[in-house]
Amino acid sequence: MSQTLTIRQMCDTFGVTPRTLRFYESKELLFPQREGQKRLFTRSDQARLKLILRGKRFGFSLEEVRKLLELYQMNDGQQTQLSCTLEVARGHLAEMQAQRAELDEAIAELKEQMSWAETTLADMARNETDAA
Amino acid sequence: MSQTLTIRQMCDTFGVTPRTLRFYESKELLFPQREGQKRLFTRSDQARLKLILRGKRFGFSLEEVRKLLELYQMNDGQQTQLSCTLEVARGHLAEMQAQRAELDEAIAELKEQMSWAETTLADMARNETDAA
DNA sequence: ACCGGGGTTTACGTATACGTAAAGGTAACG
DNA sequence: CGTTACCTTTACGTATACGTAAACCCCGGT
Repeated sequence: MSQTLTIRQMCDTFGVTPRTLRFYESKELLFPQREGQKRLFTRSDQARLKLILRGKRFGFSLEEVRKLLELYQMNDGQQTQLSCTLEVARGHLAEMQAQRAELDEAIAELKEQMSWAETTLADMARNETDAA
Repeated sequence: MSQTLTIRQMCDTFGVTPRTLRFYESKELLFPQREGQKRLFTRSDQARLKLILRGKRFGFSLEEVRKLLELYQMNDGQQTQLSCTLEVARGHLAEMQAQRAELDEAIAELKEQMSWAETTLADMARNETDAA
């Protein structure tokens, strides 16, 4: 079935380089199967990559992301150290919620600065036309 | 006036190392004054450091943060390239809002995974007691 | 048989964001 | 005057997250 993607298809789909995918595999973030030499990225790999890229956008390190992936991995089998992993997840959840609150604050501040800048700009334009 | 802080006071206040502060100065993110050899970090430096650290938490690079700081800097004087800087700010605002939306989604997903994990854990505990 | 277009491994290179050690100035304390 | 405490500059080292080049295999087409 064509649920599995080649390395290039993965790259085109997710906007990453082959190097990145091989690097993630070496770091045990992805586990593509092999057809001979060639990597075949399963649905599971695709889902994981999505989470990896999202994690990165939030400033998580690959190592942190790897731990998060363990939680999602649980659905597909093992239940080892489930409660331990839950603890990690709780931490991440708290962190993300805090981050959200801070982000809201930052957005508000930035908006304020921008509106100041905009009115200032308008004032400058007004003075320009006054001078003319 | 003791509005200005020594390097160590800054470190204690913000939880960074002297190295970090000197590094930020070398990258033109901070502009401490000098009393002889020693750096004195003004109120302005303290405000900037706050923004730097927050930017970092959101995954912005120092170079990106530096551009954002230019906008805030505007309040204290120059109006050079104000509209250009506004464009940068607009970009950051959009990025942050998108990040917020994604963060909400991620939080929801993580919560779902966690509740699944919790019920699974409960089931396991039930089976344990059944066996006993 | 050859070649291009994919894929592979191995390995050195690079940017960012500092850590850390070396070597030294200065001011106060005993 | 020596030591301690704190600061300084200079400069090499390090972790992360890949980029990039070299050298190779393999498969389909002409």
